[in-house]
Amino acid sequence: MCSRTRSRTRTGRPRSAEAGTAILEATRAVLVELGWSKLTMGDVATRAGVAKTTLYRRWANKNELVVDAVAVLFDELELPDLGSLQADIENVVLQFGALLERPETKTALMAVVAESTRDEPLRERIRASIVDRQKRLVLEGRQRAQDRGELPQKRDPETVAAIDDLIFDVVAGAVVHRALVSAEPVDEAWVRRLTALLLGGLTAAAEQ
Amino acid sequence: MCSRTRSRTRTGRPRSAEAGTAILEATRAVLVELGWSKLTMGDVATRAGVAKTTLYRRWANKNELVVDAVAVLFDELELPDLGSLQADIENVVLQFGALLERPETKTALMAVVAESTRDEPLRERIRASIVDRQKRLVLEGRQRAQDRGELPQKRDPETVAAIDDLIFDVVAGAVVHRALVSAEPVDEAWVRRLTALLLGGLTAAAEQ
DNA sequence: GCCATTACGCTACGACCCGTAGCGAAAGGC
DNA sequence: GCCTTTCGCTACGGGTCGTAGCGTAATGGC
Repeated sequence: MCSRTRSRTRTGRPRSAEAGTAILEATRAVLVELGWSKLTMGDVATRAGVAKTTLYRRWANKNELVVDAVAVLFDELELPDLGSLQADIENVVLQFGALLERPETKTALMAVVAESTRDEPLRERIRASIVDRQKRLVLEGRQRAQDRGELPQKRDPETVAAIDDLIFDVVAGAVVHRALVSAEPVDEAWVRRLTALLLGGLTAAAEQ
Repeated sequence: MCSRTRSRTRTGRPRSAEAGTAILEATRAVLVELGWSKLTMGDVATRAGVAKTTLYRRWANKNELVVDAVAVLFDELELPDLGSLQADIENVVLQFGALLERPETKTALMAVVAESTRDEPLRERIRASIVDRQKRLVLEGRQRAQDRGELPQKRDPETVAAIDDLIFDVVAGAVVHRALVSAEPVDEAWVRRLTALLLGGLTAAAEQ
């Protein structure tokens, strides 16, 4: 229980920040070169210029290391206000598609999600460092659209949350499925169709 | 090139069909008990009551074995004509959700898809034995709805194909994302919302 | 019935990776 | 200067992989 949850007892030699970034960078490099299944801890350590034991002092296993290595890439996702819900959606979906077409995310994301079905701490780590960041974009985009008057002001907070959940699963799921299962490009033509479908469904549901 | 593509030269001792089914059954059992990452070829062989070498005579690696073991579960998916597009969609999505909530598919499906990003033969195997069967349901459902007059008869075959692709990615992706990433149940309430969104989007796009 | 052919079970093996232990040295706080 | 923690390094037992080699079993062709 001597955890560093609150930066307890900062005594002793501090961890090298350079080593940490070098490890994460090396992890992404190995993911690109060898993919998820052939990535080994020893290989990452060698490329990062650190000892293998250093990896195990910071990450319990390969899964958590890879989650952290990939998570920072999701910080790139932004949601600039482009003036309309349609433009906002198309923009962020294109970003997400480009992210998923990078080899390191392509090979790693599904693998760690698959592992997380039998590893609750890993699921929580993924949720906190990847999923929630994406979901926040959905909430922001919906709020903006409501403020613009593009979407009706729903009263029932439960319904609003359920719709937010649905939109998130539909958008993120569709992009992931397109990129990884169908293995087709997430290009402008496809994004436009997806957005049209989504907007049509949202406005139709609103009139109902 | 002495392949068995066309049941060439049927000489020698034939492969035991019982062994094949026992292996696939044992594979699913191990998936349920231990999950994807802890599944080992030796373990599967022991539980199937066959020698490990027999596994390697039939499957090149763990990935292809697991794909075949899980693929048969997708044969259960059916698309009975329930009279309306809405009912058809809700029914098949519920089936798909139930399938994805089974522990063997939950832990295996994403894992093999992740592997397939760096293994073209594996991707082809997944496409042929899993993805195409799902996609056929989309095509059938859309055709039925057109015949009923619920959807307009589009002229442009390219547009039709593009919409079919989109629907497939949206539906399958949303369900997978809901079940595996969000880790929330694919229950009737959620399915109804998804279907409403989809139908709204399709009809709105048709009027446009 | 005999032979060629193929699949089977079994054992053994080298190669690889995992995750940990133990060491002396280095780098901070007090 | 002492204490604490991290560092790099080496070594190790345990496990899995995928293959080779063997003798045996089961089928079709003749």
